[in-house]
Amino acid sequence: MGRPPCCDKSNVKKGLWTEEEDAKILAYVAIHGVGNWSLIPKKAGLNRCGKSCRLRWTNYLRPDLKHDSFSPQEEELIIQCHRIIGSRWSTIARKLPGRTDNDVKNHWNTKLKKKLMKMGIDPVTHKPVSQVLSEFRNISGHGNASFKTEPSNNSVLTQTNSAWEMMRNTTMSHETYFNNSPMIFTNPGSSEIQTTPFHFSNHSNHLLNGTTSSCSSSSSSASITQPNQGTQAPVTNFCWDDFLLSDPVLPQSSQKQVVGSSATSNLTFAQNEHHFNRQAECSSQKIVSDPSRSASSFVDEILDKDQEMLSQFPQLLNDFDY
DNA sequence: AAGTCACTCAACCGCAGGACG
DNA sequence: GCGTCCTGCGGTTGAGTGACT
Repeated sequence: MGRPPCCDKSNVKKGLWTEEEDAKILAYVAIHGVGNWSLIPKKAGLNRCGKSCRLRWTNYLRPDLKHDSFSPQEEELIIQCHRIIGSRWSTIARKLPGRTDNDVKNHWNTKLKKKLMKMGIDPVTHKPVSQVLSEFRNISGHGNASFKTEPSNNSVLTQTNSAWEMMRNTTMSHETYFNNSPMIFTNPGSSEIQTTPFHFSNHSNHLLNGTTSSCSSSSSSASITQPNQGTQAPVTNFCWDDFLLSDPVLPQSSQKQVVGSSATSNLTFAQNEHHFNRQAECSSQKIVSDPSRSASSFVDEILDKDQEMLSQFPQLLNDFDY
């Protein structure tokens, strides 16, 4: 006994929508409003599945939708949100006026994921790929240098999925946390979107390590519940800096710099991308040009590169010109 | 010019959950 | 409590298109 199909699929049209079909939906909704999509195709004179009509409306025809490309601010916000709640696209889309879950999902899959990977950041965990590999080795008991993995980003992602999912399932309700967070602000009468600052910090590190952010030096008041403290997480005045403060990935000196510099806290995704690209270029040149390197393994190369980046991070932060 | 490849994005699919009788 | 219907969601697919050879 399965669920009966929502409509007779053999008799409904599929594929791209025509202008006439769009016009029919628009005309119907303008008069009757939305509701009971299973009846709308018949009433609007469309040979389409109700589900398809709803999708067309919500993803394309809705008058409040934006059809232009994503702004850097929107991209930053998507990355921030994804780091906290993962692929809950509808929740993320609600933070972006005029964007649908489908838009956000597509943009993530086609652009943002690649950008992060290009910068050496695992788009699943939002950690440096080298750290993900290192943690995986610890988790899987392959703590020695003889551990080998395929030199592919996909393999890294696959290997870290289980840890990531476990982490998400055993910690606070990210969505509750997320939905209480004032992350996006739109100026009245302006289409300009403001977002909270973006950092390459790792919220997930708190969760993986089971440590709580100790933000006594910070004026913000976000509270993160430890996994062993239950799942209640009343959160107010969310601030991304709180994640950065105790980020074990960053050198402490870098973190202090960030705390002490409001300018640094305005680091944007685009700026980060630029610097990560520069770092990657410099690192790769060094690796290639250094004949003393034995290139023992792909993993070692990445770990070395990451160490290089970390050691240079304070300088990196100072490089930003605001 | 033609063929191939990579990318984008609209649309589809199946599942889950809520509402309701 | 159970079954049905509807809606929402996330993953996936494939047509269209541009870049490249």
